[in-house]
Amino acid sequence: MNPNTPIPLDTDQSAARQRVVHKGQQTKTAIVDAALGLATQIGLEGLSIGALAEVMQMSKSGVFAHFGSREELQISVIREYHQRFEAEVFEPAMRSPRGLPRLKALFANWMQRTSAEIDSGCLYISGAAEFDDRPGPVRDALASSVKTWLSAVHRAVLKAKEEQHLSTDTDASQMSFEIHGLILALHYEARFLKTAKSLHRATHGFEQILLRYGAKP
Amino acid sequence: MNPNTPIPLDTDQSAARQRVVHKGQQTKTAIVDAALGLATQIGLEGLSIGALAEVMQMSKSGVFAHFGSREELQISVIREYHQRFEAEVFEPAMRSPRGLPRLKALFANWMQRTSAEIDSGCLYISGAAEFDDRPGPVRDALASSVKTWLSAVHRAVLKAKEEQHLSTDTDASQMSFEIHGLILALHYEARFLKTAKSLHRATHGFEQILLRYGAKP
DNA sequence: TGCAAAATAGCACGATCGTTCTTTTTTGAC
DNA sequence: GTCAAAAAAGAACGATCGTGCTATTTTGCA
Repeated sequence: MNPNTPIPLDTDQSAARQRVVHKGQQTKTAIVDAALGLATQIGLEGLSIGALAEVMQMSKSGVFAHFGSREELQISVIREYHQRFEAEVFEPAMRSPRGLPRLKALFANWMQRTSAEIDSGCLYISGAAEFDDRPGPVRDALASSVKTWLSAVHRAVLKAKEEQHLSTDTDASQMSFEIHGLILALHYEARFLKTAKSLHRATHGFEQILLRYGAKP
Repeated sequence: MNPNTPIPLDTDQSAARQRVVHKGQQTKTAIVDAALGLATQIGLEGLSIGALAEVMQMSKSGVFAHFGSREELQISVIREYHQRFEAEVFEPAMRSPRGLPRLKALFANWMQRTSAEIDSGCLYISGAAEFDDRPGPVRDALASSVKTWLSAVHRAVLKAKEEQHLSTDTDASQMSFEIHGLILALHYEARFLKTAKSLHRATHGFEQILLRYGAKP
């Protein structure tokens, strides 16, 4: 299934069987890295093996061999994006105390990343537009990643409510929806329309949402 | 420049010079219609002349001749979308009394269209994702259309404020931004993630925004 | 240092792309 | 009905696409 995490079939206990990083592995890592850079700019659909090979200064077939198909390449890119998103947005926020502080940290990190992506592009947003009508494993991988993240936000809202940091009649799904809207509007208006002050709009919108759901300032 | 609106070089005043609908014009209209259908599903970038010709049961060159370039075809599609959007969302709302009723009508029509586009796709959203990093006339046409619409929303908010239907310290740009976010979240979650109740989420979100900006229920 | 295995390159394939040319068909005013 | 103009078709172009197959090079353990 996943060539990145091979299941060790043998139970060889010899110490000689150390986890060797083969050349192929690090090449593949470098390729996925470059592919992610291309995909965030021109989209997952625009990502071509030829262009990727040129960036990598490799032959097309050399690149191709690492994935076996274009779809697998796209999925690898999505997995890599997911990992970075988690490391950059989710994990740091988990170090904030649960409840409102953690929710605020989640949004702050999310927005900070989205701001950075005003230049580079967000795979979760561009990918959604590209694959909303294209069933298949790529769409599935994308939707799965996004849902994982959105449900983390939803959980954070629930926790904040449990901790009495938000009013007890808070509709967590509704609140998550509205927060998501702010991020999407930020990305749309800042990246595509180049509207000024979008960052401030999103920040201020979030503060208003917190107030409306009973957070103390 | 624009083959659709040729500048009449002669000042022929004869009544015989009636506006004749040539065959070519109606064919072109039919092509743009079909192209719009394709573009909303697979995107403006995915729109190919070959696929379009097949749908139209025409030859590639027959289709191509009407536009002269793929870019011109894409721009024609954007113009057509813009026209329909105006006719379906903007114009009917203009028949509501200015102020809050008109703003409500704008949002209601906008949301209704977005709901319909959960199946067909929204060119303003998918197009933004495709062309946010691709300068050129297509991006320009797209951004121009979107800005026209968003500024109409902004104007409606201003009017509602002037009419005292909203609190006098309403930040119109902020409110427009938040409304835009609701529409984007609706499209994203309903179309891509297929999340239930998204329509209700957007509707409820709008009502909350109205309340927060001082509209009387 | 040898040698199997892994990694990469090279080449070719069928398909599709946008576009250009030339030829044929269709249209519509006289 | 004639005939020039408009519309559509046909064929070919160079490019690029993903992918398969076969060499060649590189790697890393013995």
